[in-house]
Amino acid sequence: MSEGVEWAVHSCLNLSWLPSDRAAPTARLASLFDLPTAYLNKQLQALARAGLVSSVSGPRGGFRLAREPERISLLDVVRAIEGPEPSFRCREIRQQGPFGEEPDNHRQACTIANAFAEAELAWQRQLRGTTIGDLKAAVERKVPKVATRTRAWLVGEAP
Amino acid sequence: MSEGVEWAVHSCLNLSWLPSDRAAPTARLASLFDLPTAYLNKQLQALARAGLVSSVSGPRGGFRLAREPERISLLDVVRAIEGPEPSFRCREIRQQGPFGEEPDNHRQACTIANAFAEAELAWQRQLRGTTIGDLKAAVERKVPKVATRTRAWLVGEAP
DNA sequence: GGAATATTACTCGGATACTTTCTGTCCGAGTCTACCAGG
DNA sequence: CCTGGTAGACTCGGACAGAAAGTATCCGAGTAATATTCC
Repeated sequence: MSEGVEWAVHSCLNLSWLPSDRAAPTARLASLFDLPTAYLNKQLQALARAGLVSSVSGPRGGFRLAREPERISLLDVVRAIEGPEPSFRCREIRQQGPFGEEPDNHRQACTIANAFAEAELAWQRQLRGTTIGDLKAAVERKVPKVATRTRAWLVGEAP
Repeated sequence: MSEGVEWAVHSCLNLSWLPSDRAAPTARLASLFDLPTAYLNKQLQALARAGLVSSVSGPRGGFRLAREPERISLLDVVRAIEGPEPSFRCREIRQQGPFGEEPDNHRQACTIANAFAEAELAWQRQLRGTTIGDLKAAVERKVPKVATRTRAWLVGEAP
């Protein structure tokens, strides 16, 4: 899985601490973890295309969450960055070669593909069940200052 | 996930139909699905390094399963090809930036990494629970001729 | 003083290089088979 | 006919290119705030 996913999840989490009437520019979000600004911007664009965040141009512009943190799952973020393709894609190689034309192969679903699809579903189920809101609550429990600290940094009250 | 995984699983399945006193050369296995021989050989080498198949050189050589199909899980095959790294790797970016030095970040485990690790475990559990033996039984039920047909092709009785 | 306007600075967005991984190919080292010669 | 040796061919194994995806960067279009000018 690409590194952009990690950045995207962290950024969504940071945006969840932003006052709802403000937007945070990419540079601010990037500075929180010393990430390359332009490349993080690319990931945020992907989130915007997927409708998870909304973007606003110009001064005082930037990104904000497009809906409540409780309604953004980790699966949403992963698919926004990585695309909708499953990790295992069946190329139907069984339809090639000397026995490829046999009708059995077309009627029945590929057993191997089924097994991997099942695993993929288990993985998706887990990611769908965890939201940015869940992470927000968990992190605030572990590190209480993080909410105010991050908000202050993003709105520009800290240097 | 790389395409080699699909080839490797199919090849393990084909090898499970091979008489236990024989070995199948890469060229035979590749011809079953019109795969590039040399590249499939590369994947089989990876399986050999992982101890899933054993290789024998020279005439009448090739590959055979190193243990019973029931004791080779899909997770074994995936890890042999893709390596042991999890799909999501936490780079600990939270330890960088203005708040990176805060001791909170080091004591507590990364919440985001935890969530992805949980999903990865669900995925692994599913793959560990499915073996080449399971696939063999399922395919034989769907397409009874496949066992004798594949065996005949691999031992070279068919052209 | 207030309002309309022009300027300026800031932000996103897509187009453009560079790096790593994946895909595909080639040739050499080792080994087993089969043939051949000699007893 | 049997035994030993030799040549041959077959197979794996790792080293070597090409293609695709991921990573990183830059500059232009658009926008909102600000400063300026005029009434």
